[in-house]
Amino acid sequence: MRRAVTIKHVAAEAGVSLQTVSRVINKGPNVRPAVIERVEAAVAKLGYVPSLAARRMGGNRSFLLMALNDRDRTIEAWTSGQGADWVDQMLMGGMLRCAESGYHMIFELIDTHSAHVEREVQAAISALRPDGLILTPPHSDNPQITGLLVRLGLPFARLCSETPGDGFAISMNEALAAQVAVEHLLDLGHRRIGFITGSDEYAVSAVRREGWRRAHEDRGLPLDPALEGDGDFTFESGERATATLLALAEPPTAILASNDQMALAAQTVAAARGLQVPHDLSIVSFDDTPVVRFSRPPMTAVVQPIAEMTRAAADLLIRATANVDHLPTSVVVPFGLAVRGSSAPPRS
Amino acid sequence: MRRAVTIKHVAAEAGVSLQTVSRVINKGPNVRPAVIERVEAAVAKLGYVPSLAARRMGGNRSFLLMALNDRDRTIEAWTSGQGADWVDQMLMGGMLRCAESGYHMIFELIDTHSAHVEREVQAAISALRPDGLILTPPHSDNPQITGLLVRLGLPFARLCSETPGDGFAISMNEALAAQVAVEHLLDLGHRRIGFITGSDEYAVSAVRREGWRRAHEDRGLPLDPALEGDGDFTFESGERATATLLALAEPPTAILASNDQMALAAQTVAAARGLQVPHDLSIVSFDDTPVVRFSRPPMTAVVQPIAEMTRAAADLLIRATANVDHLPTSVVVPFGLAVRGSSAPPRS
DNA sequence: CTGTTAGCGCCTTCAA
DNA sequence: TTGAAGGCGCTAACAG
Repeated sequence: MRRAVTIKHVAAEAGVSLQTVSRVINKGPNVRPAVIERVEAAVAKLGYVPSLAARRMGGNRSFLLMALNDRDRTIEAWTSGQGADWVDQMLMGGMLRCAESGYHMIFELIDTHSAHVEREVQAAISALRPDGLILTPPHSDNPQITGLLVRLGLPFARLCSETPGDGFAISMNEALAAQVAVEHLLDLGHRRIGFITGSDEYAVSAVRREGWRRAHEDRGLPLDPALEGDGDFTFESGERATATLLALAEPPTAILASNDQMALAAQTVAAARGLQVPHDLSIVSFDDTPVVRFSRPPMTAVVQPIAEMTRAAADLLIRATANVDHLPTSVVVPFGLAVRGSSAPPRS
Repeated sequence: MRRAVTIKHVAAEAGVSLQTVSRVINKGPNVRPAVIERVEAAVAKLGYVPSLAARRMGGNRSFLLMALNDRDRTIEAWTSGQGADWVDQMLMGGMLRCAESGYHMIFELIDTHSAHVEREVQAAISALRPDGLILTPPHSDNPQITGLLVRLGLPFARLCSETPGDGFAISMNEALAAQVAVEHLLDLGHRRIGFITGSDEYAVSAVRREGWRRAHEDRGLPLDPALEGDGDFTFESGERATATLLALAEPPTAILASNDQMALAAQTVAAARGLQVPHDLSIVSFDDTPVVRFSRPPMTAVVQPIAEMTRAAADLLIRATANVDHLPTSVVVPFGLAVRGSSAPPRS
């Protein structure tokens, strides 16, 4: 195997010292333009690329960002092949931003429920020494993890977390998104709008419900508590909640579900009862994973900007590592509402 | 930031030398069981995890496997949100296998068409110094890349490549898969089975067509060359090919498409012409990305075992790095045929 | 502005 | 069976 080209070769080629090359590579100050040019020419000629491993040894940066996902949920999503694309979207936002600054992103799966969360995270960090971490739900609000990172002094971003606290909180305005979704239905003429909640384990669940409530309040419309259905993000819970809602004496004419799977469940239950979507029952979902684009009819959905959030997270972490000051402690990324065929005015 | 625990701390804790700890970590020979035990206790107590960066500096292993994907195609898949899950499946197979041996997997996007492929790959390697590479199509058969890796002496695996050559070739039996898909249609009673090819840029395209041909040959059935439609893996090409096939004087009663997108296109075109799937036209697709499970009717599809292939690739690379001998130069992973609602006997 | 020195944490080689 | 010395490629701290 051909020996790799190192900073030494570049130094020799350019006729300068090791350190000068290092300065040029890291855009350090105090190098004459003429020397910079000579070094850069040598770098290009030799095709030199610094070794990340060595950089992390000498200095204190690894140029690595680590994303922590929930083990069970991620594997479940992969195995079931239900078309969720969280990881893809994260990679798209995060990897591309990392590449812009010579960083790399690496994924790790961590078991939230394990008694050893802390040890697991610590092990991953010890092995790779990332410059920053990106936490996804439910890790984002796990004090065991955030506490550890604070103790280690490692910068981190919490995706989809609106709670203030340590690290950067990156989120969309979940409450407003729910509100906008409900307003969309109200504008269509619906007055009884059911809501299927998410699992209590996730902070967003309560926030989304709050948006549903506020949409009614803002317009001075009454809200029947019976229209709140109990879900936990699974398809089955969506089926149960929908069945309960449709069994009401005065059933809803529209349902907002806290995620796509439960919205699909609502669609299935509606179909089973001979209800036509959207005319007998409008459905709006949350997240907009690819699968809802292929349902019949395609689903109106709140678009969760995962790629943008991850990009923002990577951006902040990279800048934090470069000691940029005055960074915001939280970022709110705009959400979208994709209006498709599952929402329409109610039958009059 | 609390200083990280290093091999030195462990050595001190266990009352042995640095080197002995290193031997225990790496399961080296010549250490007394009693000492091993003492060291292991110290490791556990201190929560020591070796730094990958340091390991790669001193020794020669980085415990990193690098997967190279085509930049444009991957970003296109992520952006379009069409529900393909190549990357997820690769991560599932690769990451989990890596984790079993303390390895990590990292993704890189490489532009195949760029004049600088070689430089791009070389840069990624120089930065991360992976112990092995996993190439995905179309990189798998790119001599610029494989040639470079051979020169560098880096082990690599070529996913979905059946061509013998350098590196490990990991594939499913593409020809047999196509043949089995066609036989499924023949068994249903179809006699005019159209085929939509993939892009010539991918070696599998020709191989899949060969399976279609062989299925007929094996049963002594004639094959009308007009039944071969020209595709390039895009939805649009699938539409064109289907339109051409259906315009034949004697149109096919079934179509096998070389990937899911083209199969969906066939379904769309059929619907637009008032043809009912599967009764007027049966459709079978290749790959089985999640989206085809949600089409109406759900698509019968050849299941491409991406996770298994990536797992096999990671497994071979890890073993190769550990100098295990007698490794196979190629691995054929079993494929599947998911029979769903898009295939049925033709109208008699 | 530029060069020199001293590690970073680990593994390889050699000596005990 | 164990330990000590040297170096991997780079950067921080200090000299010049």
